[in-house]
Amino acid sequence: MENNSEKSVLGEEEKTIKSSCAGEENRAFIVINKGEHQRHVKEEDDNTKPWVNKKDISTAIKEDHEIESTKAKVGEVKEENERLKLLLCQIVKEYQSLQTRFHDALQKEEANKSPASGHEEHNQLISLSLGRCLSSDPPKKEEKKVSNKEDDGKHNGGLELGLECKFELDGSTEPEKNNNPSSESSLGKPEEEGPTEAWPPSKILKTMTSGDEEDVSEPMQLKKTRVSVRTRCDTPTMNDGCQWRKYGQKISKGNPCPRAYYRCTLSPTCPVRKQVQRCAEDMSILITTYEGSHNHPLPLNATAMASTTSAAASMLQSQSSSSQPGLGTSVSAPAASMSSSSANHLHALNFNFAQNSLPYHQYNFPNSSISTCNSHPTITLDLTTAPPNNSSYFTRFSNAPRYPSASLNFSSLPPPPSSSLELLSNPQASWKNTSHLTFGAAFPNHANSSIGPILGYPGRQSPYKQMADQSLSETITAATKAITSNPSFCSALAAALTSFVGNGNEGKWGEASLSMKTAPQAVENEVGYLGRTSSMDNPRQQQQKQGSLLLFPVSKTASDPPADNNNHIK
DNA sequence: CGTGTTTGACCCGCGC
DNA sequence: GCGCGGGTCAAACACG
Repeated sequence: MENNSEKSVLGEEEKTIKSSCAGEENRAFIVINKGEHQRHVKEEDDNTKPWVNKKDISTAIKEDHEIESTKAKVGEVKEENERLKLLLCQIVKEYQSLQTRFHDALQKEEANKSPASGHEEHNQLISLSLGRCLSSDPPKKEEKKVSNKEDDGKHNGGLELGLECKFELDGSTEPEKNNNPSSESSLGKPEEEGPTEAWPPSKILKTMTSGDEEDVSEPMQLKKTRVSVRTRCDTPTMNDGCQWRKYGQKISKGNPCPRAYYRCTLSPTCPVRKQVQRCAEDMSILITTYEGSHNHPLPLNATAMASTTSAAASMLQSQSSSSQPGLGTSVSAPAASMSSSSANHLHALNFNFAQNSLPYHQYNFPNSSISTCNSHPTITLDLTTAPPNNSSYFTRFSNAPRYPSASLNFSSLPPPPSSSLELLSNPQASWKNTSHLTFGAAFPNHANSSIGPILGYPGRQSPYKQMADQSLSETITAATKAITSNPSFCSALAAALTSFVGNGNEGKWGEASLSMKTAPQAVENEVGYLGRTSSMDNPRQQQQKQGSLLLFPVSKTASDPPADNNNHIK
């Protein structure tokens, strides 16, 4: 009987373990105890009467021996249970380890394929930033591509998925661009990395005159990425250099402050929108959400924000493409705080993509975040608080084990004579010649500069300058190691590039000089944006170290260009 | 009069 | 199918 009972107990234990995952080992243990308890009860029932009636001591002793032996067996069963638990844990660990290795192998495979494709890969990245669709694949196809990116390999690289746009990085005279102003590279807006834009309302799209406008055949595609910027600003809107026309206002749920809807009026067909809303918790915080990509040249003072949002969005896009949405992908962007008066001055924005050697990267994003939970993947750049530690500008991503980690550093840097928008990427051993990659937005932001009034605030030294300077040295140091093959960076770079280069053929932005060594072969592309404004008075800025990427787009005038008379899309 | 803003109505997607 | 909420339209209005 005992043997049978034990067998049944063990069988039950085995069954339980088999049917359960880690964490349920205790269940088997409980079953064993239960079985033992029942067995003892049965034994008592069988032996109690004779033991009480005859009062046979020897029998009692015998029972004691049996109890002892039973206890010993119980102990053995317990030990066996423990062994099985350990075995189960080991199996689970091995499984997880194998799973991790599998994912790493896939990632490495992709990484190896990327450089192999060379320039082709570059084009893909660039095309991502464009967000234009020359070949209209059905939306479902695209989604499928994305989901199967790892399996499909480079040919259907995920980078190509959302973009559908062909853009030659070195093709400054690209026919499409020449023929189609609207095909100009998207400027700094989030959607570039996304699939064809679903942003323009169908009505607007229908009214678009040029046939080569954005492909409207894919309205069901993934919704555009949004870039939300939180700044402390006393004015109704944050002056980002663009010309906006308010077209609506709504009271949104959960926030007593109305949300204002603006449309870019620099171009009649510009699909860019922005939403402005005060933070419910802190009325001094202005939340500006950008959506869409500019299809026209941007004024100088608008490029910073545009490029920032573009890079951030590209980052987000690459993030989302490399990790499953909804996993809580987060990106942090420690930002230097901005006073209410300086909040409107985007002196400089740093994107620091720091490669992390750790297999798993955890990013601390106290100030910014990426949200993919809703239909609109949104990256939030918080420019309202100072970074907790200047030395920790390179933070880590969480849930981003596959790609080199990156951190977005959006800080207010007021380096005179011109601020710069820097895109700094990770150290990569093969990128030997590039010491510094800088996107100079050429902000003439000295006090009383001509840009100041445009921005709505007199330019003045940021109270965080010292802090920014300190971080700047670190940033530059990191930038020295900076260039990387990180797809995230490439996307961000592409986005920023297109924001500067895309409209160069218009001849409105003056000359430009882009010296770029983006590959181990030190490929150099020359595109020029050399300004005529005071911000470019310092020629030394154009003579940065070799390997620097300098883009100094300069508007004809230091002021915001007047809005086009045909602003109204109507 | 031209331009930009306001605001109610409308459309559309989404969740139940 | 219905209600809700976000987003947009467009007529009316304000302003220089």
